Amino acid sequence: MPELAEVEWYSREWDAGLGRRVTAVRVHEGARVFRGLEAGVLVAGMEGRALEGVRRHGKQLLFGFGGGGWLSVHLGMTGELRAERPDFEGGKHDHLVLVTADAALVFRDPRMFGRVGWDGWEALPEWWLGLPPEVLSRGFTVARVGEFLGRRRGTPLKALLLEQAMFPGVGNWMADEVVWRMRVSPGVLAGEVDPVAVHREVRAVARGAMRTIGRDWSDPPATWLFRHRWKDGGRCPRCGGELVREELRGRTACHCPACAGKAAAKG
DNA sequence: CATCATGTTATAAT
DNA sequence: CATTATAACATGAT
Repeated sequence: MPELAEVEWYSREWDAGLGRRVTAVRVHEGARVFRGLEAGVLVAGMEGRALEGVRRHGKQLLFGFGGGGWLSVHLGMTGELRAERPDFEGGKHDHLVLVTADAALVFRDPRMFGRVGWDGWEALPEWWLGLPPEVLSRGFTVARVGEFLGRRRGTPLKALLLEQAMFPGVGNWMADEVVWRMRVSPGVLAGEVDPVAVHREVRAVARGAMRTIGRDWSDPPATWLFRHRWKDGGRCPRCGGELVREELRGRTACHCPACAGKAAAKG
């Protein structure tokens, strides 16, 4: 599930442990999500230490611990963070559990496309500092978008929107939402679209998602494609036309051909 | 049983 | 070399 706002919402689950000392760390050692990272490193880094801070950047999460050290988490396709009771017995897919006095902080990921990492220094990890500007930050500019679209002018717009190096946090549903708001087809080439519109709609979708899903897991309004895109047979909330779901670059792309057809040829 | 899934990434192909 | 397409990853829901 998790895209920008879903990741934000999950990250808040672990707020239950903020300022609390981790009394025990339980790890499914060898699970794919750890990518070879040894359980001992995680235990040594977090046991007896306090969770001091929670940060999100795009779909990336970083948890800072007292004494220096950062737990990084990517939720992949099916990852979630939950807060359970302190006596919670981890289930089959609960690959990492941090126990505190008030809550057990759980990382769960059935499909295991997610990732857990550890950086054992006081300073923020280099890779974190090198992440591109968030789409809702001032550093995310029309100029950046325009340069990117120009360099990749022959690539379908939908595919570019999924690139985390330019649009951190955007995932499949958000990309469809942006394409739909622009009234174009997912396959339209990057060189054919207006960077101002891409910039504007990416930000609008991100902001709206953060205000609903990111805040309380509520759905965006029914006027959004979001509410209609998940199954065959959906109808466009703007024109009532039949939505089309088709595969593009290995992912499902849902769009409204009628709206795309009415779009201005290009600017 | 067959199909599909809100993400990344290694590898092959162009 | 740069870009793009494809397969793979592992499991659960429909």
